[in-house]
Amino acid sequence: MASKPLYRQVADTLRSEIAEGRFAPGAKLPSEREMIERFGAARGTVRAGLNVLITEGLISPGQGRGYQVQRHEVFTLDASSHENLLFSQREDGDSFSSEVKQAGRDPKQEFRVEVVEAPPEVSERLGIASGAPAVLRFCRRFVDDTPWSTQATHYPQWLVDSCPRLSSPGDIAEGTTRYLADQGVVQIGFHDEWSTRMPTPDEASQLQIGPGIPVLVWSRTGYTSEKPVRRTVTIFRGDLNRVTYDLGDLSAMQDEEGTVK
Amino acid sequence: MASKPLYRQVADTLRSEIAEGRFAPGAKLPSEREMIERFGAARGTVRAGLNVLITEGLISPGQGRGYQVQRHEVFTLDASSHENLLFSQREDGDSFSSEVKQAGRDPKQEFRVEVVEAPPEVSERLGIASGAPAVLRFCRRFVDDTPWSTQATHYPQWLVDSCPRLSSPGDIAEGTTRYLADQGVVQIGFHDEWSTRMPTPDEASQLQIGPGIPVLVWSRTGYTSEKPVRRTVTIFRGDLNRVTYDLGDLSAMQDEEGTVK
DNA sequence: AAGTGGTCTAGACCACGTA
DNA sequence: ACGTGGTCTAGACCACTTC
Repeated sequence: MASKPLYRQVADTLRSEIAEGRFAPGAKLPSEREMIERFGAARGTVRAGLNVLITEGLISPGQGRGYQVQRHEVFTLDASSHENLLFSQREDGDSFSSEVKQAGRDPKQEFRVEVVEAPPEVSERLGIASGAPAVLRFCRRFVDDTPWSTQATHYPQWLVDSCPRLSSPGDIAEGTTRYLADQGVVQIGFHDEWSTRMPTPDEASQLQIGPGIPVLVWSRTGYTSEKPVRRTVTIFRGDLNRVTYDLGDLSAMQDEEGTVK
Repeated sequence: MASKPLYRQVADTLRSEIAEGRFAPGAKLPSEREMIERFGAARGTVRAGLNVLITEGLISPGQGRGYQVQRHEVFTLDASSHENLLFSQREDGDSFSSEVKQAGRDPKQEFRVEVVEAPPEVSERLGIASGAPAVLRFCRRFVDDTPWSTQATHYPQWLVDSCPRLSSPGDIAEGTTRYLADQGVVQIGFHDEWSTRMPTPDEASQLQIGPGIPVLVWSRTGYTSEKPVRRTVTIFRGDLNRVTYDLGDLSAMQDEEGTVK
């Protein structure tokens, strides 16, 4: 009989107890010392089992606090209408703030602006020389004081020359997309790329996420009718975010309550 | 001085050596016993450091084989044109096979068909009663014999009545979307949802992924002009896949070589 | 002060892959 | 057969949180 390793039995037992609701989201698990008794295993073995659940994103440890079952309150972003000037929706400031406020939550943002040499991946997308100057607007976003996402947008230098507020430190109240449009730079097309991976140590500390939580990476290139004007890379906490796109004719789509319109 | 824990120093040292290319993708790392000498640490400590890199998706261990630097050959899926009948592109069979072949790789698929009670999440999307019968077409996909994604599509019973091949076991050669269209069920709108998370143990074994690799979850609801007709949930290996959407007018977009069209 | 997880050691034996 | 990682033990001391 190929019996499972002890540490896996520990993980499997706890995982199913969590799934059954024996330990609710936010609840505390028994301490390691208690589990040592319960499973008759050494501390290292119990910790190996707990580690499996940590890397699955199911629990999070806290020194002196014990292990807690992770809670997930997912925020949904509609990427197909996000920032879309074509539909001339009324927005209160930038897209992030207005969408978060509309969900009844509290948005916060930290800004930083630098002039940098465009990294290769950016310069290629923006059609400028590698190492050419670009303005980087970086921003870290919070929802209800929880770190939510980071966003880094590169603008080519030629654009900054005609839209100088891009290089001013601090927020652009009406939103950069709106500001650019007011300057005659209207974005009418987007190319989006999505991928997922585990965070780098730097991202993990910026977003305050521990092991077991992946990030969603969103790269959007914005185009006017003539050329690309910006490259935005947004990194989301994977456990708190979901994205939607609507394609084609959705007149037959149900509303949120599941009833047909 | 808050000096970092030893196991973190091990992880950080190896991570930067990998980033510098000192260990190329696919290359073997020194053995644990060698690292014990190099770092002057106990085996458990070295293993803790290696574990960090495993959960970051950077290396993968193999009993008897040693540790290898992960290789990533990313496949890009264009979700905004995927399955889109409106543009009447010519497809050789189903969308997956044709796209993989077009990339010069070798697609394989395993099929399974069942009649099930629709789970709540599906019945809500399809506008049918919870627990109502539905046909589940499940499929596991491979690229060059590497497990790539799993896909589960639910069709409501009323649709199967008029399109009986949906419940036949095995592949539908021309692709189910095409088959449905030929039967007069033309999908003209999609609602897509994307999220990421760590795989369940079941998903991890289906996709042959170890710790440190997240999955991308894609849920697509397909609509005719009248109502929803299917709900497809696709689960991708996060390390091998990337998704793109094109929105609006992209006539100004560069081609792949970075030159303007 | 007491209890929690965090780090670390020094062993042991097993299971797998390669040669 | 040998070297690799996989599992497991039984301790020790530290750092943090809670009371």
